[in-house]
Amino acid sequence: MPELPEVETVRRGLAPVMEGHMIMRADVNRPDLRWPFPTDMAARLSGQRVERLRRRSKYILADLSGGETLLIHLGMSGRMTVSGDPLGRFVRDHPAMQKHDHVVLHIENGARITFNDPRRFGAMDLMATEAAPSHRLLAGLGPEPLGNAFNEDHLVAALRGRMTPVKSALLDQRIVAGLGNIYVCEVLFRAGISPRRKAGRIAAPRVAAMVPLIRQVLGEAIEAGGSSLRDFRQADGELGYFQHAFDVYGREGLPCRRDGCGGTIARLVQAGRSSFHCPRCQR
DNA sequence: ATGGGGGCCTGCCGGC
DNA sequence: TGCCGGCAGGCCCCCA
Repeated sequence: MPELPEVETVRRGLAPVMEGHMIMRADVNRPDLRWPFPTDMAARLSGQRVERLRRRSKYILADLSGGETLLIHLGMSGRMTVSGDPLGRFVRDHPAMQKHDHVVLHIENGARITFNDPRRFGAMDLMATEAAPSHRLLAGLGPEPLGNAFNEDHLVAALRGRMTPVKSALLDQRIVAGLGNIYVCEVLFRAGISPRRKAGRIAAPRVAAMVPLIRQVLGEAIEAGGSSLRDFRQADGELGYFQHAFDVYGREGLPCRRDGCGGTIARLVQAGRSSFHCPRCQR
């Protein structure tokens, strides 16, 4: 579910109620999500002040005052929602416990942060802050698409010689970290490149042209508060609205939006994932 | 090494 | 109304 824009949206929503504030208590309602929680997670979170809330790819990282970092991944269906903070920004009072509320953080300012994840593909872990870059889930990640290390030279080099379809290559988090199925579909549409095209067989200028388009799509999606299909909510419970701006995702059978194209959006399955595209103007 | 497919889970939606 | 198949934003792991 949540790709980079959704995770960044959640991070921005959580930051004002978490940064600089202490976690008084953590309720951990089950032993695991995708993997077992770290040993004594509730105790290791309790009494810690959140120094900084960061994002790396689709992961949220909370640096704690005691020298550990909490890693959070939302998987496909994870939500982190805030209730009852004293700033008055969040109108929702503390709701009754919902099904799949797996972890609840009680913040010293009165806010409550609830991690709800029906499918339990999400994850949480704790590590020494200085060891975070080498954590097994973070170590292999490619550059941040909105950062300086992600540029034309990098993408051209990363795709060179690759026989995998460009769709799969852009989903490969080692090449660029944070894109998921929706935004890859949207990027390829804007680039006019077929999702089937072999990554290493695209001329370098066309590969280079994807770099600003990737930044553009992600930037617009963050501005819109992410995309809400079924599960995603911002930290304050509000919906994102970038889904209304999709050119191809979920638009099978509908007309292509490119001026003068006249094509019809089609869906194909690659590596088990839907690739929405316009067969007419994506080559 | 690289690419493809299965599997992990629950929920929802459409068709019959 | 009810059941069933298909599908879902991620990503690890195994196999060829």
